[in-house]
Amino acid sequence: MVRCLYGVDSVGNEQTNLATSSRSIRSEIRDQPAAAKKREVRPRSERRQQLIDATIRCIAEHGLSDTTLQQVTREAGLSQGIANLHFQSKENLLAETLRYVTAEYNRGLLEVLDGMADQDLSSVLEALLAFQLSRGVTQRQKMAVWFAFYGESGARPLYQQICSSSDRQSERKVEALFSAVIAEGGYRQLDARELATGYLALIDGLWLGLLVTPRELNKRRALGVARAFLRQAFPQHLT
Amino acid sequence: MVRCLYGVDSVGNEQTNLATSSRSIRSEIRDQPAAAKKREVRPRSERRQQLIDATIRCIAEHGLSDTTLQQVTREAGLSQGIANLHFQSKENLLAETLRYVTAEYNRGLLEVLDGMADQDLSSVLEALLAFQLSRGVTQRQKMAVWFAFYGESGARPLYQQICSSSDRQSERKVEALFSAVIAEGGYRQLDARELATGYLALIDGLWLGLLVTPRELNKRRALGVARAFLRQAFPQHLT
DNA sequence: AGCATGAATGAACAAACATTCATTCGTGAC
DNA sequence: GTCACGAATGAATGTTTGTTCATTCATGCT
Repeated sequence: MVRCLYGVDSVGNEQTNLATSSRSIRSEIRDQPAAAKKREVRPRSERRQQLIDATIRCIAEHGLSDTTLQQVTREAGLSQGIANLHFQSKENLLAETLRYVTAEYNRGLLEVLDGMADQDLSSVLEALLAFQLSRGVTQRQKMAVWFAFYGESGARPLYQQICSSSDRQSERKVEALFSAVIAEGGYRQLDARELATGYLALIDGLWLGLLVTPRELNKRRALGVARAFLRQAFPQHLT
Repeated sequence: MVRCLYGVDSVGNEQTNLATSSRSIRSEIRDQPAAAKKREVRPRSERRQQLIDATIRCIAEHGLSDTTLQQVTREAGLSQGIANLHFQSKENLLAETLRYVTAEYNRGLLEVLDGMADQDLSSVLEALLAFQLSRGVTQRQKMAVWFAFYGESGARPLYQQICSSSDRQSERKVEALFSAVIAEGGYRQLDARELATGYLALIDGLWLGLLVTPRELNKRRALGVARAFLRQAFPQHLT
């Protein structure tokens, strides 16, 4: 999958404008005529995004512990030193990648929850389910990155901090939604906070299952499980 | 638990029988007199376990990607080359560590579910909850290792395979239990398989929460959330 | 057109790494 | 007590890694 999104540089899998001596040999091997890579100047933000995207693909393919700057820069079709130029250190590039992935997710969640403030609550609940198990969120690439960092967060305070604040944010949003649903449905003996914690933990667990045991759990079944959870809690709001 | 059990070697945190020159300096720094390390011959299985335990501690402390053989062997109080002697490669040591952790968990789960075959189902459900959120299972060290490997499993077929078979095993056990509970309670419209998937995903998610956001989620609350899930499903069996 | 700026490059470097293996020495058999 | 076996050691090795920086050159301004 990694390669679906490749830009034009897909040919330039390896650096081509190097090693005066090997240049000729390499161009002979390739069927396409060498395609000497042009040096392009692009704005800082674009380069940073390009590197973050490459980092995501590398982590998904090789795992976090086997991701090297050489792989990342090659994947981005750029030169060795550029990661340090734009991110100072590998450590920082990884942290920014994690920040990007969590921010992207939270932005999506926010759009669903805030963008539907005027709709009826049943629809919002359905939209929440649909989003959290949507193609965009559950694609292997994203989940692999997500859990790679989660796994390391036990030892890295910075990762833990980034993940924590992301989690807190989404938990508050979902809790607010559940509170509204409880009020509307008159559900007794239901604690919005506890329910939100449980629901989000369930979603996390389902994502993990999709990543680790894709044979056992597919998206359709995961959606069924998550919906069953909400139906048990809010029977009037889900059919 | 692993390191509640620290052996005598806790003092020998660093190699002491090395570097002829630094020996004297080091013994001056230490309050205890150098404690020159004796070469000990121990059975293969014991050494392997010793190294696996050290690996667990290293992963928990430094993360999977920053765990080196030097750290592991030092933590074990042994010499450089011994990890390769007993495990051939680092890769293999890590895989065996993952195997050990999953096997230990599954053994515990089995003890709870099979060992209480004669008890009433309510007690078994309570025991299941108690086990999965027990001190032994939810200690940071274990969870850190668990999720470190989970995170990498997207890129490493071997890890994925080990985790998968562990998951499948526990899921079958829990599903069988839930089937019995459904039959006994006459709960209609409840699918044991779907419920088991949901319950185990919830537990996974709660573990992740305990690891990543310990400030937000503690064991007591996690237990409350998990019990609420089961109570919703099996109201007659949990009070 | 010519120039100044700084983004981009990639060869070079030192540190860190897993792995090897000649050597040491504890242990059980006789 | 002697010997032979092999577990344990740790210095050495070759590779891989992140990082640096002198150099190149695309770009916008005058």
